[in-house]
Amino acid sequence: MNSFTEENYLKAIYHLGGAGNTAVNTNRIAELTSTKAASVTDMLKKLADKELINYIKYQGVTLTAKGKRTAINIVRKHRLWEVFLVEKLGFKWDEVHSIAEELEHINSEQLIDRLAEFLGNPKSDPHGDPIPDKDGVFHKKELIKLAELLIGQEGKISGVSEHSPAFLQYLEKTGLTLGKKIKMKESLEYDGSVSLLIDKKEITVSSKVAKNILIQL
Amino acid sequence: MNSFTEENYLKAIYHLGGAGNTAVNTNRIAELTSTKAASVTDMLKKLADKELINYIKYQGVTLTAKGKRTAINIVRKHRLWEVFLVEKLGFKWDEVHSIAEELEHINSEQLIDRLAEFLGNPKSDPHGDPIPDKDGVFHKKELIKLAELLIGQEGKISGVSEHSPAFLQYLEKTGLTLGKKIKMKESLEYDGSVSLLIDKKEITVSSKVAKNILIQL
DNA sequence: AAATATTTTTAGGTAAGTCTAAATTTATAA
DNA sequence: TTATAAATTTAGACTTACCTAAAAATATTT
Repeated sequence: MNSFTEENYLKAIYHLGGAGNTAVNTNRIAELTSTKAASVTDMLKKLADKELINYIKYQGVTLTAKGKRTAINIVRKHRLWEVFLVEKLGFKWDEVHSIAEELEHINSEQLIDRLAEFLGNPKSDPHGDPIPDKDGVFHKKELIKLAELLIGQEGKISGVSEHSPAFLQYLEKTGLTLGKKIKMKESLEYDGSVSLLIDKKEITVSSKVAKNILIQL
Repeated sequence: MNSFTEENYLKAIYHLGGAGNTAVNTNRIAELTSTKAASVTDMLKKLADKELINYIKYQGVTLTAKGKRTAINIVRKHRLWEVFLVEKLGFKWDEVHSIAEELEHINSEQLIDRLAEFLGNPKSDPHGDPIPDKDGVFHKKELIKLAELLIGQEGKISGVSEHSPAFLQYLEKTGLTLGKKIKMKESLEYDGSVSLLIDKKEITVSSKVAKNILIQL
């Protein structure tokens, strides 16, 4: 069994791309876990001893198969709880992250299996992030950035790549919520801002916003 | 904010009667928290510093108003989660305790308010234990032990005072579950065993069982 | 009421996870 | 390619929660 803290490090490494083959830095992990580099080094030794990460001094880390399995399971739990909070308890999508950060560490396989079942085995969370199945497999089609749509192309808002409450609240306010159909009208070369049709109205969003909205064609 | 561990001590003190005016022993707390007396003493000092308990060396402890509020809130969370696990996720009443022990420490007032709402503000958990409201008030009538029913008296099984899976599974198997109507037929003076009518059949249970089943008249 | 037993506390130590400051290694620039 | 900067690790220390063993206080017997 891994401690609460170990789980948070594994999750951080996973989110920083540690499941791939480029190594993750100590400093980035420290940032994401709100600790100091020295503390991260200590933990990396421990996780390496437990064979959850591949760690070479000064060279950063990647997750082992075992570490990846563990990390993905935490992600699965986090996202399922987010669905529960939004769908069943009526939270807004910008309110659930911190509660799910706690719930994700509850330890009961049976609990998560039944929760998933209860929620109808959702494939994505309230932000459109994919939910892996029990075996850690993601079943979700590729999404592309709104900013990359061609003029005239249509699609459905299906995810966001930024999760700050400020951004989510902005989307809420402007009606750019998950599931909405949109059509690209024009893209301003000058500042990268983008105009699109949504609910039969035309609205314009900045380049930054357009890069953080994910579309399914 | 109190740590996970502090919360467990407060809960233990509460369950040992620390909300009343007779002091709770160090050793009993050690038993209930699966620690040693010396560890308990350390923690009692800390809880006293935080004004959660009234602690006099060698004289045991009681909860302060603040400590009592905190403890009751943990009990509330535990029992609400048990209702969720049984009613929504389909767990059996003997399976939920340990999961709820984890869930009870999740920290979000909003979460609990919404969970209570979602569950229909239940007044008791799957074992018939009363669930206090937000303000720590218990709204539930007194229950009496099955063993104390008079011949001919009728009532409804509304709680249990033992929570071991073995006992709960026995009740399940013999059909002595919450909500069932029963009528006292006879009480054997010899060994305290008790015969009663349930679902039109007569069954006999031991004195020990009869003391751990709670009836609402 | 003295002797013994039990309970509780103190003293001193351990492990997990954190920190700061200093040392080391790697990366970047002159 | 040496000098400087940045990233990482080590060393040593702190806090929380736990432990064992010994000391002190309270309870129970005789």
